[in-house]
Amino acid sequence: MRDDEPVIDPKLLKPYNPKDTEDRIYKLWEDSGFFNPDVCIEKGTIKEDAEPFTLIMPPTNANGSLHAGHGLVMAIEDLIVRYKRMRGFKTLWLPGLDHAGFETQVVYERKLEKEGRTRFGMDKNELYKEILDFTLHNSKNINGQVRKMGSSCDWSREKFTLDDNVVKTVYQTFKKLYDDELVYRGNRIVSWCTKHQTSFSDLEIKDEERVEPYYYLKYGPFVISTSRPETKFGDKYVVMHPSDERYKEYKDGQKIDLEWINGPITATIIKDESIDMEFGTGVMTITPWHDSVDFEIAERRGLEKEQIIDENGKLLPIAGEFTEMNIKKARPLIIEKLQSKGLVEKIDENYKHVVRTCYKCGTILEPQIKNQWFIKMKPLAEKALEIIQNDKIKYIPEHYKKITVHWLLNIMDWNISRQIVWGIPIPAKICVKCGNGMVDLENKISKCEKCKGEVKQDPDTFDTWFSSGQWPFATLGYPDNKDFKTYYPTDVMETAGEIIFFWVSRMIMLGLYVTGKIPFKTVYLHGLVLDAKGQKMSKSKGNVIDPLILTDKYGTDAFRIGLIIGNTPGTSLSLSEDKIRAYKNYANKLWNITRFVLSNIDEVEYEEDFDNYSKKDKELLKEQDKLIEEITKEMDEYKFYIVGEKIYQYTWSRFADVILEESKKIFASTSEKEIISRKQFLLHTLDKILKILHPFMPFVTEEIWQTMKKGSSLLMVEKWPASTDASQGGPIQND
RNA sequence: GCGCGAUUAGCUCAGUUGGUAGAGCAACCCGUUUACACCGGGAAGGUCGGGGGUUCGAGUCCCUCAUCGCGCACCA
Repeated sequence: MRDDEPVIDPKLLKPYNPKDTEDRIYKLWEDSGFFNPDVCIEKGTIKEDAEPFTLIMPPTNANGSLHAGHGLVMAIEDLIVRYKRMRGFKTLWLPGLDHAGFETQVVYERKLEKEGRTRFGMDKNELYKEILDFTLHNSKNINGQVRKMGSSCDWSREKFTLDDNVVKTVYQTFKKLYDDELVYRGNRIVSWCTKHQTSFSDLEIKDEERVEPYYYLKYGPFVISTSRPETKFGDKYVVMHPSDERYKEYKDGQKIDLEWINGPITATIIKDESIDMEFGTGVMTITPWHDSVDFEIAERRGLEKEQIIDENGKLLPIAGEFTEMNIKKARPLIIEKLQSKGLVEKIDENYKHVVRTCYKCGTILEPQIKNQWFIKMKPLAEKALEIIQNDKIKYIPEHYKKITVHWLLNIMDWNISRQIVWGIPIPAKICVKCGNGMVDLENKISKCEKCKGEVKQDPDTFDTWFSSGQWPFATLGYPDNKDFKTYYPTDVMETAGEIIFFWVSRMIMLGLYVTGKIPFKTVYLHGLVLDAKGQKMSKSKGNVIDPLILTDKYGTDAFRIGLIIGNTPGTSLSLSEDKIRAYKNYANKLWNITRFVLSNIDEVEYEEDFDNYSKKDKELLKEQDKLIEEITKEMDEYKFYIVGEKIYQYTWSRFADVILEESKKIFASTSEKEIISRKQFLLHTLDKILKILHPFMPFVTEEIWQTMKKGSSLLMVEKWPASTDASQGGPIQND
């Protein structure tokens, strides 16, 4: 070895090995404390008066392990956060866990089922404790996997939806809604899952198209049609349009006697304008307890409502001989009986219609009248609409704005009561006598405020989205916490487009309602991660890609940038192993570029002297500055897929294939000026590439940085490159 | 029924305000020249879903149709 031969770290002589690197680098970051903006200020990497940048992580459901969708969240959000941190913002990325009420309970019930147990009949407290243990155990696992992805979130601020202070905020919001008469307890039609024994909001429903027989039945002088004869036992109102000429001989309120399923009944004629004369015979009977349209008519007209089907999907005594029978079993038998009585006009065997099913188990949801808590959404939605229509919140991609507006304009009241154990208990008392509900945060109410009757604790829990809908301000300690004052409103809400209504829109409404401010300025929505064939991943199809297998095989960096490049917001992404492999090669390419640059340079630290650059290198620098300028602009516009491609192109096709090759010739020449200039340029460029690439591929870039700088600084808190002739290093120059 | 997307090279997708079609992967040919074979060089590959319109000029704007995907509302 000659004296002037540079000493290359022997590590660089072998291909880049993520396995030897990632855990060590993550520990280096975590130990540095720089994930916490307070530490950044303390150690001087960020100015105290720097502009804050806040991103609240969608709280991970603590009921399983990391899937490809989480991988995408981490890749995108960590990219955003690392970029902002390097731009000099006081950057907070707050991680969290969601107890995920019903979702988790379903997962846990499956586990119980496998063990031959069931939640029904279990002691409530016992069940709660078991699910809590399960959740806490999973959360450790999940957090380990979030770390594996390289996430630079502030663990010291981690929140759980069941933390005392979060629950306190949720309770106060509930009370405020109650005091403002925006939450009410009332008997309303809800969608009831007979398997899970709980009601849902209008969102937890999956519509399924089915072909089923459709029955035309003789109801006295009328013919009515139905796909659900088993609900018809109690039908004693027959409704038609007041101006329907066919039925003008009948008067509103008129009683008629007729033979029905279980014998003679007296029916009442109702004339109502909500009836569509064009549909069928223009006559229908109503079942207010099990149909929302019928319920609405009955409410409006003050008609009686009678329950026909119980909570288990079995017929009640009104069904006579069919009592206790499961509706599925009862239907053909009822039709048989009707046929024998000559009451079936005809049957259409190929009737196509949509049934509402439980989005988890596919069980047909039974509309039932239930006394539950509902939030009046119209007033909340109106405020949100005003904000959204005035573009106070930026949607990426834009068309989600339209989708949100459309939903808000047609919003329904939100049922927030769930009949499950796993969740935040509703702090309310229910009157045993009159059913009145009273919010009671201090547990002081002992008699009904309306009828002085006895009260009991509401046994229900909140819809999990009611608590997560308050996540941005609940996590930051609304209203008095310093973090709330510094970091709210947050900057970006990055999450799956799928939960635009469930979560994003409700956060906007509740955020505006509680804090009076928008909860975030930008909504960035990503699509689904599909398999290589473009199929949705599902356990039953067996095409689920485990992100940890891919990171293990190709490295986290390769996985991350593979999720970014070729992925535009809002559209789904096909994930193929070929693609990830290609970026593994890219990480190695960068590694070898470093080896070439360092092995040709005698001094690792050069004073940058652009004036003495050769003419050629000045041109190259100009080209590079232009690229940096473009890239920075695109980063600010959240066009990461473009930046990823550009930096990939530049490093590989431009820097490696052309500039490095050309450098070999220059280094063999005799012009000292050109040699020095080129060496400076190579080092300058490597520095810029590492910085730009860091948010995309944090591990390999940091590892190279550590090798070059011999551990004297951390790339994650270096400044984002500005072009050499323009200052654009961020909102605040921190030097 | 209403709404929102998508349709560009074999595959996955870019294509900013209309100005000669791009990338990655795969496939093909050549090449072991000490940064890298987890590589290099080269060539090939598209009437931008169909039709119509606006324009000097359309992948891009307008209309229409088709196919696929996704929401919302559903009707007794």
